[in-house]
Amino acid sequence: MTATESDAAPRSGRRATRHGDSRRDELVHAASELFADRGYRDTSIAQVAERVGVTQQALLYYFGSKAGLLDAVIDDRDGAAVEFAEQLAAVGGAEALRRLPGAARRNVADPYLARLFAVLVAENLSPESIAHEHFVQRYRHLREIVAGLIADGQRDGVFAADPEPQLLATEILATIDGLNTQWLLDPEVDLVAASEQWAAGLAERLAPRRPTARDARS
Amino acid sequence: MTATESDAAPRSGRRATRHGDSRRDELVHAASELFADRGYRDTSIAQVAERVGVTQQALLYYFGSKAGLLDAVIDDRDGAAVEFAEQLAAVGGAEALRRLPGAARRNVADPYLARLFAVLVAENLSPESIAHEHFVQRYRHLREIVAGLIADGQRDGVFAADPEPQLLATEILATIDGLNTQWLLDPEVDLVAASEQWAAGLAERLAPRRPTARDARS
DNA sequence: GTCTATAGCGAGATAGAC
DNA sequence: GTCTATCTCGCTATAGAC
Repeated sequence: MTATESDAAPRSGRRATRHGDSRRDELVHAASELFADRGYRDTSIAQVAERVGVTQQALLYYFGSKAGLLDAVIDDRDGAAVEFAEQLAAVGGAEALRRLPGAARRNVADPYLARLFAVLVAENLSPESIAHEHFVQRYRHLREIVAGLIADGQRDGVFAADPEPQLLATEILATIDGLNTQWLLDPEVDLVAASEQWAAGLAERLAPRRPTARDARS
Repeated sequence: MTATESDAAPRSGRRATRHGDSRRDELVHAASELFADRGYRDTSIAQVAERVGVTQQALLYYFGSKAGLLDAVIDDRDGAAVEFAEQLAAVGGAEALRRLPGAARRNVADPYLARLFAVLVAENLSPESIAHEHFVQRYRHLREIVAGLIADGQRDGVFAADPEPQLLATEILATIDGLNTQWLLDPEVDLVAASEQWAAGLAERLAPRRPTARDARS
């Protein structure tokens, strides 16, 4: 039993940190909050460690490097958006559109996740940046899900046929992100009201031009 | 002639730097490019100075501090968006909507300004950040201009009456910003096509419901 | 106006004790 | 696992010569 690869040290961000480790989780959580507030680059690992009540070196024991900490934060906190998009896609049709402002309402109730990803995306626009590839893939994935939702609706005749799904998916994600950004910058912006009006307009735009496949109601 | 306030030193970012000073302009320009690429916080004033071929201390002679340099960059480079919005407002009506994708085409031709402000806005979301107030005011101003354009069109009967102008203005700026962000992150995103489809949908949404004020054509 | 020199700080990371 | 100590580096800013 040489100490070359002790079983105690979780070297990288591999293991999913879903609450249980205590210390490591506390550090990921503290880092998420500080990154959301001041960005990755402007946060020191010492500040993160201090918030949990340990030293910087203890933090490095868990994550190896500052970049490792970022990986762990992204692993742990990202995915909410993808899950939400997948939920909508599962529901489908006009009901999915009706649920869009729900994301806004959740953001207002808990702004920190929205802030975290707004900040991290901007910090990783450049291809050399540390998490660039992650966010590129994340958006491609989200666009695929939303485009699929639209294409399905068009195939079923519950959505108008003319908008190109990929472009509309890009536009939908853009509007959500852009509204969040303005509201994060300036709390005077009424995120929920803007989201609701937007979603209503989108529903109108996607309404089939002629009664192609009306439900039993009318 | 004591040297207490020599006439040579432009202390702060007061004077509009519209090309003429040479050195100072070169520094502002170099800083803009580096800030766009890596953000304000990740750029050192030494890197900016090096690009122009002077030392960091020469740069500080002009701007006093790194924050002073940021002020100068914002003074010099911001305003393009406001000018564009004012142009659209001056044109008004459906023609203004038709010109919206022009911004996208200009961004694709010269991505650096879009990148600069995407990065700077994200770095200044937090109220404590150095240029936070500037960007809050900038967006409020832009929203006012766009909301005015919409309200004018509604008053004249060339736009549908139901969208609330302030909320729609927020949504329009959000979509523009969000599309830019996705495209900056991933060049595979077709910014121009997405903008054109979006603008077409917006025009449809704003078309008056009944032929209130049709032109002589039809 | 631009330089050299340097102060002074805070960062990330490593070594090794306990 | 967490600590103390320390290395090394890069940063902003100041002082003062030319």
